[in-house]
Amino acid sequence: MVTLDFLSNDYKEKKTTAQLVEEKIEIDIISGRLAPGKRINERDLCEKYGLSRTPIREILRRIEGNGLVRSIPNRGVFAVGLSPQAVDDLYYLKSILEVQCVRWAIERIEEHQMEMLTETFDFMQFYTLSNDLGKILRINDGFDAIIYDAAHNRELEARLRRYSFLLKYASSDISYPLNYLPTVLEEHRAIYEAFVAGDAQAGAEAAEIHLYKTMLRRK
Amino acid sequence: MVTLDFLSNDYKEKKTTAQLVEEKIEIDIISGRLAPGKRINERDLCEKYGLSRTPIREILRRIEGNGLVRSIPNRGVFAVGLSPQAVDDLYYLKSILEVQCVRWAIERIEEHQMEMLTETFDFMQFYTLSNDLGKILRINDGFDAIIYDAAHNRELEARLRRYSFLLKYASSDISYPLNYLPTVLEEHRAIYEAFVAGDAQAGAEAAEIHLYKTMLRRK
DNA sequence: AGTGTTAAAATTGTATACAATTTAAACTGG
DNA sequence: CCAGTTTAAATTGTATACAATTTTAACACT
Repeated sequence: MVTLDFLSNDYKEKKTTAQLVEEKIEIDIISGRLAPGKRINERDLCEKYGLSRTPIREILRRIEGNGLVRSIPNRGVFAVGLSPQAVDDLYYLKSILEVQCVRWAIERIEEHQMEMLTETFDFMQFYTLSNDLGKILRINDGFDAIIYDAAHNRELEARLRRYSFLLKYASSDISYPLNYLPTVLEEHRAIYEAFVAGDAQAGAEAAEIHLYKTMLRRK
Repeated sequence: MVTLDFLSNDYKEKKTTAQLVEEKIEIDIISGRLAPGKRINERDLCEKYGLSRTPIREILRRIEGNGLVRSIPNRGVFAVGLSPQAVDDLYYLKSILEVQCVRWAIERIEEHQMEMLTETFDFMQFYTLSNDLGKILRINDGFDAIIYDAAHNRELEARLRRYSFLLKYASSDISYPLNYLPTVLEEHRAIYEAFVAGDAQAGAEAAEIHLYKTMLRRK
């Protein structure tokens, strides 16, 4: 038995207030509440979050490093935002990376990671019947997280996490409506069985199919 | 005739002092002069670059967003740096992305971009005979830049640019010693001809071969 | 009324001051 | 001499003040 802490209902990463504000601003940008191309006023953010300009500016710099705002010297920072085209770009890029990720993960997965994957897939099967959507989404994320980790490429993992975050708030529609759950489970099963068989090529193909079908459901 | 401004000898992007300092600090981290895991003292950086803590901290936040430092609240920022493993990770990831990039670029390249590519490849042939290494490296970068652009995926382009930058300063050895130049030219020719033929699959394979051979030369 | 110029207001960039926290040093008792 | 505690120094986090620049508004002139 391994620990799968992401399964617990009150699982939350601990964050500082600065990180919290950062995430809020990012989500405002991604979701379009801060319109793309619009100048972001520092004073407004200060008032909104009860901080002075210094920490707000530092947060904006970090967001700039993450690419969601662009700063022009002496003129301010501007929301970059995600156009429909940019969202598609992200989606296709993430797909490419995930296929490669599965390939590498099957080649490199460690024993304890394989145990976690098995256990997670068992949970997935069980909860698919339960219709507890929140839990299922969390399990699916956990399934992905294990695969991201098992690929043993920290940068790849970082990108996939980032793109998951961006797409989560960029696309308004739910990825997995309840009636699709059994289908999604079967797609995951194909991936999981490739892990069991140690067949990287089969895994990559199964991942490609899963992502393609997810894209169709997304539209 | 199209403008290929990256060919000129004094081609430099205009940067503010803050961006310049940022790049210097990043290069210090990548090249290992700021040891991975070591705490970075703000005051030292202030003295070194003649700035007060406020702009230095903003620069560090942007670098944090870019992933080269990690910040722990109340304890400081720590250089993340690139271990040999991390460099390999980046290299493999970049290769995957470049292959995909070539594939998309061949499918989506626009007429004026194709003109630029042709012109750049002609220059490449010409200067390979000249042994002007500086110019050749710039032309090769330009060749890549056109392909990055032609793929029409801004995030993909951003990642490839970033990884090129990181690997440029992370690997101590020169990628293209003079005696390899004719070989490299032929590898580029295969890619270029796939563009001419509009054969995405052939382009992807040619890119894969090129990257594989580059890797061998790198070791 | 429209255009170009000048002055005022607003906004960003930087430096400094102080509070909060951590790290290093000094000290005490065994 | 060493472990644990207390105190001092150093470092980070935040707020504020002022300089530099840009944006907006007012104004004069044709």
